[in-house]
Amino acid sequence: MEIRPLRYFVTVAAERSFSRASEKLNIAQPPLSRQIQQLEAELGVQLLHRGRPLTLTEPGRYFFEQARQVLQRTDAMRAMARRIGAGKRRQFGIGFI
Amino acid sequence: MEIRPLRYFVTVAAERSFSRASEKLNIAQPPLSRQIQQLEAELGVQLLHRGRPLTLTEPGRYFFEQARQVLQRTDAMRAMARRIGAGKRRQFGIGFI
DNA sequence: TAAAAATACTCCATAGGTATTTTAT
DNA sequence: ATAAAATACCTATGGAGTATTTTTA
Repeated sequence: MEIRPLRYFVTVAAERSFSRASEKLNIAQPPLSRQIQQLEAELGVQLLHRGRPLTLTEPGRYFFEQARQVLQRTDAMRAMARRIGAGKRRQFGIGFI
Repeated sequence: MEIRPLRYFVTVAAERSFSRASEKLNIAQPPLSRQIQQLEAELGVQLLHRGRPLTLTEPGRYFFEQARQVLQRTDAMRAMARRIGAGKRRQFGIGFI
């Protein structure tokens, strides 16, 4: 399980649409569909009900929340590592947990 | 930034050796070295001092702790999603945060 | 029937392997 | 001098694109 598919899933879930999500993510719709399918296959769990409107399954709702938090955390840790690396480590904790 | 390079870095940091880490990760040493180099390049930060013994830089120490937590979280969310998907959602919270 | 998602391919980027060189103790 | 990491080069897996076909409301 990688971060890219998590970002893809979160975008699809938030947009409630593969095509709109693919535009936001700057990729085509078919590869996006496949990435979500692969994620579901890897988890052995269906994350989305493919009806209209597109809705989240129960594991999908859980996974959505968790994935969002993981994305926030990885963004924050990247920023923080850069900050420390740049020697600007005095403003420790400001804006972070 | 993907999860695989995080797992690689955490293993190198824990083993304090690229070669030992490569064995644990079941990949060859050169690709492992390159993945870490790429991660450092992406972050714009050096994570390891290449001397002997291999040690962590200051951003490396921070990144190590954060990466471990992200790996734990992603492992937990995968397991939990499967559990919910399998309908075993009654033991909610047991063994998790 | 008209949109949105899923297939069926093709292509390319990059993760990984092997052989070798460089570095650091 | 020697063990470990880095570099050079090659291969192959899988992520992404286009064209098209299925869905489903």
